[in-house]
Amino acid sequence: MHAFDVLGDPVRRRILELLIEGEHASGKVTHVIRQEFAISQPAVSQHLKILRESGFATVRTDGTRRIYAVDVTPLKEVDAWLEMFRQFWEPKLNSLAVEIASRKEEQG
Amino acid sequence: MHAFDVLGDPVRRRILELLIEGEHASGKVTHVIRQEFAISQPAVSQHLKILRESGFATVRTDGTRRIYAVDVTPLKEVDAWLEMFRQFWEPKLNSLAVEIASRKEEQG
DNA sequence: AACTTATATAACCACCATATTATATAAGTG
DNA sequence: CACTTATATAATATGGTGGTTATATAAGTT
Repeated sequence: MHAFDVLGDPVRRRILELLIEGEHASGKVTHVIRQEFAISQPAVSQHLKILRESGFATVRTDGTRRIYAVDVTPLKEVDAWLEMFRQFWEPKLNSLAVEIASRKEEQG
Repeated sequence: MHAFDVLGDPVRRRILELLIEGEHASGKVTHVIRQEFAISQPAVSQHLKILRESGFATVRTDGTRRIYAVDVTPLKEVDAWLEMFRQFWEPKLNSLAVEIASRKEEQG
């Protein structure tokens, strides 16, 4: 499933928003989503599965809990696609500013 | 239709890519898309309609032609949503670099 | 006016994404 | 071990997206 298709679903976008706050157990995510979207537990679980399988989220087990965390790798892809269009609204930094920025980066 | 749903379709993404090169008549777009995706003229026309109605493209009439151009407004929305996550991979410019960049901007 | 070209719309259909209910699994608890 | 809790999977139903063919519209051309 293409990254954009994954992001096409509002439930999945919301889950990702929850996960940027930090990792959360499936149950926690399910609780919030069920309140906001009124869907069943399996529905949320299926969305989590899609996020896992498409690389947007990682899981680790903690006892009976499954702890989810965001993985931004596919979001970077999306960002890269947008890059093509960004020229239309983003003022570009000039070379001096870029130079300074990169030196500061090197310094840590 | 939400911006992310619009971008969920590969044909529509490709159309947008064509339109960043500059405006194109419907026929031109249709020709390219039909080659790459093997779908009918009405199918392409329907995608163009979705792009119009969701604000991704604008049209003007030139005789019998409909000339399409990209409108990045909804893409900015998408970009804004991504902003939340960008912190995870993008090194931030420090304040000095930002200051210099903005002064250069003012200068033109 | 008849015909062609460019494009959109209408009507319809098929498939797939996402929901549901029911159930499985796996880890804690008394 | 029986029971509960946390979560995932299976099986199935359904609505909507995106395709098709047929047709309308509107502008050029002869």
